[in-house]
Amino acid sequence: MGNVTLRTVAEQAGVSVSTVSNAYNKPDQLSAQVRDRVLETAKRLGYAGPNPAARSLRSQRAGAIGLLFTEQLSYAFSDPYSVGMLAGLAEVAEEFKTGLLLIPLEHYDPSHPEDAEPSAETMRQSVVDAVVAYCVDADHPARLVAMERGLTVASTIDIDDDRQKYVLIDEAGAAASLGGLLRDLGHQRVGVIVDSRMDDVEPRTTPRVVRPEDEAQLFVDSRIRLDGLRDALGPDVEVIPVFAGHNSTEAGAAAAAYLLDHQNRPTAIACISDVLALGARDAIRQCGLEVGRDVSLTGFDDIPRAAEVGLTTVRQPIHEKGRLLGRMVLDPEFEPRRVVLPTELVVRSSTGPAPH
Amino acid sequence: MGNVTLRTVAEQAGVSVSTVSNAYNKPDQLSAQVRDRVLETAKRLGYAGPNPAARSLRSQRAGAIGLLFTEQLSYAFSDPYSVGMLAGLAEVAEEFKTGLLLIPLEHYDPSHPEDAEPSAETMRQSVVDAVVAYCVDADHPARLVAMERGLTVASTIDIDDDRQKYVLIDEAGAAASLGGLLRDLGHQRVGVIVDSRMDDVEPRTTPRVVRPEDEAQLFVDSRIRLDGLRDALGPDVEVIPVFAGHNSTEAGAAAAAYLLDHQNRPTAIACISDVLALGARDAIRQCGLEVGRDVSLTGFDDIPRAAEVGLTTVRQPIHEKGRLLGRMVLDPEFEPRRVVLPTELVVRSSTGPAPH
DNA sequence: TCGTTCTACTAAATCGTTCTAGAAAAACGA
DNA sequence: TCGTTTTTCTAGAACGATTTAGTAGAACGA
Repeated sequence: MGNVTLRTVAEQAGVSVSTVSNAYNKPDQLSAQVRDRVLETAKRLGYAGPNPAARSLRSQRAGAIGLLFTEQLSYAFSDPYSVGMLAGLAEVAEEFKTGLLLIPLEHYDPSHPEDAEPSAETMRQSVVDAVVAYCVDADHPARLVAMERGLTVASTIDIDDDRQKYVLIDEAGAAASLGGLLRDLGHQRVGVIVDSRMDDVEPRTTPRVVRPEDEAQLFVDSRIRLDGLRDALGPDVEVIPVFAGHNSTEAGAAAAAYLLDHQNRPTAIACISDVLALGARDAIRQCGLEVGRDVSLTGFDDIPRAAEVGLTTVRQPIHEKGRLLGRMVLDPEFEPRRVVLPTELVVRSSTGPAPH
Repeated sequence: MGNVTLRTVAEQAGVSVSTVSNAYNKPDQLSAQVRDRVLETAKRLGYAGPNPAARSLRSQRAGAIGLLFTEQLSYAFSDPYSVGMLAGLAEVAEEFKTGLLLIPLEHYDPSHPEDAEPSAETMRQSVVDAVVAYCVDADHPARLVAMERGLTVASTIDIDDDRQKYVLIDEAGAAASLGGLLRDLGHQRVGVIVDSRMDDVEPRTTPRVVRPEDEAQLFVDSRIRLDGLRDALGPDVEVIPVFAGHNSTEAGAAAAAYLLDHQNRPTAIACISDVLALGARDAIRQCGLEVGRDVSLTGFDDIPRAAEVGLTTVRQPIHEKGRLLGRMVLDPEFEPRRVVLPTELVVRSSTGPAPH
């Protein structure tokens, strides 16, 4: 039981191993008569079809694509934005009858390169044909292993490497439109809330100002967006970046409270994601301040809830992003190696002129 | 390139194949000296580590668990409730350094058993050690294939089969508490909104009353909840079950609008999920009616948004459900084969006494 | 009738590992 | 010194499929 193989079936059915294999994979290569006999024998023996590992080995294809996700896998599901991307990706996977393997990553700190092995371990083990690297740092060991294995890698951040493919959003344009909006509204002091790695400062929910030497601790897309905001706001505007523990409303609220407690309170708070901004919104109201009048607030992504609470944000075609990533690694007809998706500034009630 | 194997490395390093294998898997079986030499040679040749398919074949373990999901994979991400389960499951997978493979299923209609093959195909192909069957029908071919393959199967619905494991919620108790509440409030006509399969009536968003012969078209958990509600409401209460196209706010709204348009409007609407209820809430308000006074409304699951809008519902420990499912298939120390999780009735403002 | 093509099937090589059993060398105990 | 144990490495057999190249016989055309 459980030890039934092609050979067992072949012997019992009185045919060769190849014939049994063909019965499953190339039905037109044998007579209907023999095929029926084979399948019937298989059923009788409780044979569950060709062993997928053996098949993968021999045919050199896995029937699955891998998804490399920022450090903590369960966080993938905590942000509606990531979930939207996943849904798009899953849609394409489904269309191609391909599995979608979520690959958990160990945290990797570039300042300790000797830890590369454990961080890449799961990527080594994964039976996949291609990989989507979602918000994974350029030098993460898992990414490097995927490349070494010769897998197609599609990335959501721009790495200057011809061997990879890219689906990007116009981060610069997005940051510029947000920054421009705040600048034009006359804000002179802008707090920026960014999420940080899990194993950051202890306790993790304690916010604190991001020092220049901390920048390596930022998630790669947070870094890009922060830089973009700084550029757009220009040198005359004071930017106060603050770490939130991670990408959640709770952490966003704590970080905003910290900023509002500042001796010289910022007149606007820009958050690196809508989820953080929703938390910040709660904190601002808790302080008895009015969002959009006393303090302006912006998010990023345009998740459904943003519209409901009137949050100014930047819309990304997230579902489309997931679909394109999937198509890029699965559809041989899909040629572009690099797609940049447009973003759209959505101004709502959470932003207004800077108070004096 | 790409054709570097253990043997290539062994030859170049002047050791046996087994030794190279040990260098990766059993570092204590060889001298540090030789190990370093081997790994260095591997690096030089661009060897990305043992081929996972071959490893899986030989060692008979995949390093991944499969998730069988109701028909449409991308729907897994559209309901915060499913997402919560996924997060819990992913958490455990991560802990065990195991991948999580989302397996897309073809739709299977029990009345056409000859279609079993295609519906089970992806399950045949998947390289996994165990399977979590989330809301998958008892007789779905993919589930049967998983069993045939001798995989551990953990299920979220109760099937009378000793070979499987179960994490259930107390559906009967949950339905009874909701039904009891509505009955005690004096409601005599209750609409029930249930989600239906993708390939149901065309166009899919058109709601319609569920006829007895349609019941096979219902998702398995919808059926259980509907039956539970009927039981709890008792024979004197008229129950009008209505199909929504699928589990989304839009479909919920359409189904509610259909019910309210009914010649003899129900005084209460019970939805099979919070997502549907949120849509129904919109529709009720659109009709100029007040939720909780003119029409009572209940959901199921207690997603975060339910608290925000005052929706009466039943809370399930969904995150815990995911975690238990994971533990059940991954942790050898975990013995229970059957866990029933408690539910809790959460009464909020969306329910009130039946109007006369 | 003979050569050719087509159909239905098979033998054996191969995919790239891990694992078992065992050998050679080194270390050890008395 | 000699037998025993330990350490370090290796040969070769699985693991369970797919694929290539080929064979026997039927069908075909002239």
